[in-house]
Amino acid sequence: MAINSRLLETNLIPIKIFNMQHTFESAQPLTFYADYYIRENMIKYPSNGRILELKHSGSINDGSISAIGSNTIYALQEVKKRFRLQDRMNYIYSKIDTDTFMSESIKKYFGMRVTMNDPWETTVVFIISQFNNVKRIRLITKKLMEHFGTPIYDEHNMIIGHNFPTIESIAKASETDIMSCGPGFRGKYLKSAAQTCMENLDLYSLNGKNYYKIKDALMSVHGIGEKVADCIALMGYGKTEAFPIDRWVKRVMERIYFKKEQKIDKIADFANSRWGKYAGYAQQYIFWNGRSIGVI
DNA sequence: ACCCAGGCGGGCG
DNA sequence: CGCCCGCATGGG
Repeated sequence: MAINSRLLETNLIPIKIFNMQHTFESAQPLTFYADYYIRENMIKYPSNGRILELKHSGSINDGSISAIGSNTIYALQEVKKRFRLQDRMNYIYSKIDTDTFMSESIKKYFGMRVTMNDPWETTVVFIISQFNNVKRIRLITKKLMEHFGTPIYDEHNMIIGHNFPTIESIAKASETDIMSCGPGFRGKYLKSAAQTCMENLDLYSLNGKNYYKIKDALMSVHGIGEKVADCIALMGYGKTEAFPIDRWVKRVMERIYFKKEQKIDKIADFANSRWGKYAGYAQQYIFWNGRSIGVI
C-alpha cells in the first residue's frame, strides 16, 4: 500500500529486464497497432478509450515506465498486465536457456517480453496475420481501426486516434467495408469470427480456463487453426505453455533441433517436453531470432 | 517479372 | 486420416 501510493505520486512503474523496442517490434499485437518512438523509447497506443503514452527509462536490467499525461492509476494496471510484470524473467530464462541457440537468442533480444493483450484484439490481428507479412498486417489493422474504431479526442476535441474495433462493429459491417481495409481473403474470416463471438462464443468467458479448453474453443471459429489459436492463447490469455508454430519457427526447429524436415505435431511435442510451461517464451525468442538471421 | 509473407479450409485419395 | 492446393495483396 505504501509502495503503491508512492508509485502513484511519482508516476513511475519499476520494471526489471525489459527492452521496449524488442517487445514492440517482435510481431506481437502491439506491433500491429501501436506507434513506437525510438528516440524517446516511447510507445503510444489506444487502450480502453484513451491514448496511452508510455516511456521506458533507465536501463534494461533496472528501469521504469512512466505514463505521460494520462490517468496514472489506469496506466499502472495496464502496464502491469500488458508487460506481464509478474514474470520473473531470470527464472524464465533459466528454464528456456537449454542450448546454444537459445542462449544466443536470449542474449540478442534480452528483455523482450511476451505481452498480454485483449483476446478479441489478439484474435483479429492473428487472423489477419495468416499467409501475410508484418508490414501488411500493421497496415490492415490500422485501416480497420480508422474505419471501424470509435474516435478518441483530446481536451481540445481533436481526434488523436481510434479505438480498436469492437466485436459488434465487425460483425455487422458490410463485406465491402471490410474489404476496403485490404484484408483480402481473410476478410470473410474476420466477419464470421466476429459473428461467432457475438452469438456462440464469449471470448471473455474463456479467461481462467485451461490452455486446452481455450485452444479448442478458439479453433471452433472458422478461420482460426492451430497456429492462430496458439498465438491467441499465448498473447491474449497468457497461456505461456502455448507454442505457436509458424513457417519461421518450423524452419528453425528443423534446422537446429531435428536436422531434417519434421511434422508440426512432432515439433510441438518436442517443444512441450523441452520448455514446458514456458514454451511460449521460448517460441518468441526462436521466432524473432530465427527470422532476423533468415534461419541460417 | 518473380518471390514471399507469424495459415487456413476444402477437396481428394 | 494425410496431403495438396488456392487464396488477395503489397513490398523487395
